[in-house]
Amino acid sequence: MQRGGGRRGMLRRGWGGKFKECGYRMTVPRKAIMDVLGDSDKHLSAEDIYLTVHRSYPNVGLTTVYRTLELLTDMGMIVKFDFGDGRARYELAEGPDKKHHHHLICRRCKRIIEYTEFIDEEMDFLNRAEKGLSEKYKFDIKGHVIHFYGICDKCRYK
Amino acid sequence: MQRGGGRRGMLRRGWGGKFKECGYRMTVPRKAIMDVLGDSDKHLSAEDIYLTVHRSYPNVGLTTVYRTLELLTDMGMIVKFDFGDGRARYELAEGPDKKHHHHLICRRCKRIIEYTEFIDEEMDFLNRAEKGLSEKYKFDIKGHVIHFYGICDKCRYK
DNA sequence: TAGTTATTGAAAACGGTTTTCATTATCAAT
DNA sequence: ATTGATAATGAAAACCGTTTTCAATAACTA
Ligand SMILES: [Mn+2]
Ligand SMILES: [Mn+2]
Ligand SMILES: [Zn+2]
Ligand SMILES: [Zn+2]
Repeated sequence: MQRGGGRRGMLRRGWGGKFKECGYRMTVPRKAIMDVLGDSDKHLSAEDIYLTVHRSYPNVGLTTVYRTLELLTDMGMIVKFDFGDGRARYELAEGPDKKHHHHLICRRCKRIIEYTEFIDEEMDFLNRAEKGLSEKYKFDIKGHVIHFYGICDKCRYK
Repeated sequence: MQRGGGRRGMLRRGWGGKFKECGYRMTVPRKAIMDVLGDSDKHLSAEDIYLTVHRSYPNVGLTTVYRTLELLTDMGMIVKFDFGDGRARYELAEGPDKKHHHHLICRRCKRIIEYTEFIDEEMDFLNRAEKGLSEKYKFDIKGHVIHFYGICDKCRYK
C-alpha cells in the first residue's frame, strides 16, 4: 500500500476524462488496467499487469493489456522503459502523483532504485545541455532518460 | 570512410591480443566481425554486421555474430544499446578510438545523433551525482546512459 | 602431426509482442 | 430503454529478434 487512496481516485477520474476527450471509449478492461498502474509504485511489465487484472477480471486478455499500454503511452499518461531484462516496463508519467526521477539499475539482480536527489543540479545541467544541443543540432528535445548501471548493496556482499 | 586506417589496424591487433589473453581462440569469423565494428562509426545491429560480413565471408552465420557480440560486450570492448527500435545496437566502447558521448534520438525517424559537447559540465554533474548516489544507496556505479529524445531537424519541417 | 576441445552453422526453439478476425460492448441518436 | 454504427475485445496464430541444440569443423597445444 502506498500513498492515500483519495489521490488515486482523482487520478483515475482524470484519466477517464482524458480518454473520452480523445474519442476513446471507457471500458471495463481499460479501467482495470489503469487502476493497476495507478495503484502501483513499481515498474510493471505487461504480464505483471495482466496477472493482477486477471484476479478481478479473469476474462481480460493479455492482448488488451498490450493495446491499452500502447494507448496510454502514446497519450503520454504512462512511460515505457527498457531496463535490459527483455521486457518493456511501465510507470506513471511525471505529474501530480509521480515526481521526476531517474534510475539505478543493478546489473546483477536487475533491481531498480528510483532517486529524486540531485534533481536540482541535474535540471541545471540538463537545461543548459538541452539549450545548447537544440541550437547546435536543431533538435527539438522532448524528454530524456538517465540510467546509472552498477551493483546494488545486496549483490555486492554476495 | 572515417578516421585513418592506421589506428584501426592498431585497434584490431589490440583486440586480438586481449582475446587470446582471455583464453579465446582467434578465428576468421571473429576477426571479420571485429573488423566491421572497428571500421564503422554507426550504431550497428547484429543483422547489419551479419550482412556486411556476409559479403566477404558468405558462410559466416548470424548465430556466430550474436555469440561474438555477446563476448565482446562481456569483455567491455563494445557497448550494447537499446534505442527503442526493437533490436540491439552496438558500437565501440569508450577508448582511444571512441570518445565519451551521448545520444539524441529522433522519435519519428529513429535517427541517432552523437554529441560530445557539454561533456565537461556533464562530467561535473555526473561525478557529484555518482558520489552522492553511491553513498546514499550503497550502489557501486559502473556506468551511465543519457539519451535525449525528440524530433530532429529533418523531421521537424516534414 | 595428432589430439583435445573451443567454435561453428543450420535448424529448431524461445519469448515478448503484434496481427488477425469473428464476436461483443460502448455510446450517441433515437 | 432501444437501436445501430463501430470501437474494442479475446483467442489463436503470426511475427521477429534472439537463444539453444547438436553434429561437424577448425584452432591451438603437445
Ligand atoms: Mn521509475
Ligand atoms: Mn554512440
Ligand atoms: Zn543487485
Ligand atoms: Zn527524425
